[in-house]
Amino acid sequence: MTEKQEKILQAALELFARDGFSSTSTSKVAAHAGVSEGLIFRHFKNKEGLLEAIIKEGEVKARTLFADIVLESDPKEVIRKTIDMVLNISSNRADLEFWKLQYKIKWETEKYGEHKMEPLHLALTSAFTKLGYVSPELEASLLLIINDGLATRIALQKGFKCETLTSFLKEKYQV
Amino acid sequence: MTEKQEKILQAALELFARDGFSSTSTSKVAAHAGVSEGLIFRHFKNKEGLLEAIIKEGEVKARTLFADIVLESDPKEVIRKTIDMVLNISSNRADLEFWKLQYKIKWETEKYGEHKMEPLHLALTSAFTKLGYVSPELEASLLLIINDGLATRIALQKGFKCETLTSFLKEKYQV
DNA sequence: TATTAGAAAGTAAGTACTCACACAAGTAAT
DNA sequence: ATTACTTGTGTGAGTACTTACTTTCTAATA
Repeated sequence: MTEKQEKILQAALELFARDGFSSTSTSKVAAHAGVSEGLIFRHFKNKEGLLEAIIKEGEVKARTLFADIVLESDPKEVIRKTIDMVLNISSNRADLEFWKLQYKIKWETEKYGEHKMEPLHLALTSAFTKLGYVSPELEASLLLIINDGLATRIALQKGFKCETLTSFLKEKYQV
Repeated sequence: MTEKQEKILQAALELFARDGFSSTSTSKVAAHAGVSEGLIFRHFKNKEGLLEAIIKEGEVKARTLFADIVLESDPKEVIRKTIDMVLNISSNRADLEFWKLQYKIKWETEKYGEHKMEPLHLALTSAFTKLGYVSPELEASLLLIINDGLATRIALQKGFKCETLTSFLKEKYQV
C-alpha cells in the first residue's frame, strides 16, 4: 500500500468516525488526506469500497484482539480478559476512535457482524462451563451483551467512567 | 397539528429509521408523505427541525414508558418491569421502529440522553437498596447498560431472540 | 380581508464519479 | 546507451445529478 493510500484510509477513518459515513463526502476525505479526489476512486473504486477497506481492517484487528482471549486456558482469565478488553480500548485514544467507527458503521449499515464474535462466545461458554455455571451459554451471551452496552456508553456518553463498572463486574464474576 | 404535518412526521420516522437521517433527503420524505417538499420547510423550518420534532416525540414516549416503572413500590417489580420493557418494545413492530430510530439518532448525532434515564436509574437504585444489594447504584447502572446492549442486538442482529435472555435475567435477579 | 396551508418551480451549492492527461519507473529491443 | 512501450500513481477540470432550502403563486378559511 502506497503512502497516499494510507493517508486516504486514515482521513476516511477520522471523518467517518466523527461525522458518519453518509455525511462525509469524498471531496472532504480527499482534502483532509491532502490528495486529489480522483485518487480515492483509483485506489478504492467507490466510496463504498473505501468503507469496505475500513471494515476489513476492523475484522483483522478484532481477530488479533480475540486471539489472546481465546487461547487462554484458565477460565477465570478468559472472563477477566473479556471484561478488560473494553476497558483497554476505551483508554487508548486512537483505538477508541477506531472502534467507535466500527459501531457507528454497524448502526448506519445495520449489519451486525455476529460471526466475528463467535470464537469469543465459544471461549466464554467453555469458561463458564468449567466454572460450573448453570447456563454457561446464556452467561456468555449476557457478558457479550454487557460489553455492547458498555461500548455504547463509552462512545456516546461523554465523561462515562468505565473503570468503576468493569471492576464491579470483575468482582461479580470473581475474576 | 394538521393532517399533512402528521404525514410528514410519519414518513420521516419511517425513512430516518430505515436509511438514517443524513441518507434521507427532504425530497424523499415529501414524496413518501405525498406532499410538496416546500411544505416540510413551512412546518418544520429545516431538516434539523424535522429531526427535533421526532426526538421530542421520543422524549414524551420515554417519560410515559418510565412512569409506570418509577411509580411502582415493590422493588422486585421495578426490576422486572425494567427488564420486560425492552421485551415489550421488541415485540411491537411500530414501537420497535420508533425506538430503533431513537438509538440510530443517538449514534448519528452522538448525543446520549442520559438525563432521560435518570428517573429510572434512581428508581432502580432504590429498588436494589431495598433488596439489600451491596452496590445498589452500580447494580442499577449495570442493568441499564444491559438494556442498552439488548437494544443494540434487537435493532441490529436480525433473528435475535430476546426472550430467552430476558427470562434468564429475571431468573438471575429473582424477580 | 388577512392569514394560513399548500403546490410548483425555482436556486446555488454539493454529490459521487469520470476523463484526459502528466510523470514517473521498469522492461525490452535496437 | 538510447529508444520505445507498458504500467501504475497522481492531478484537475469536468460530468450529470441531488441536495437543502426559497420564492412565487393559488385556494381556502376565519
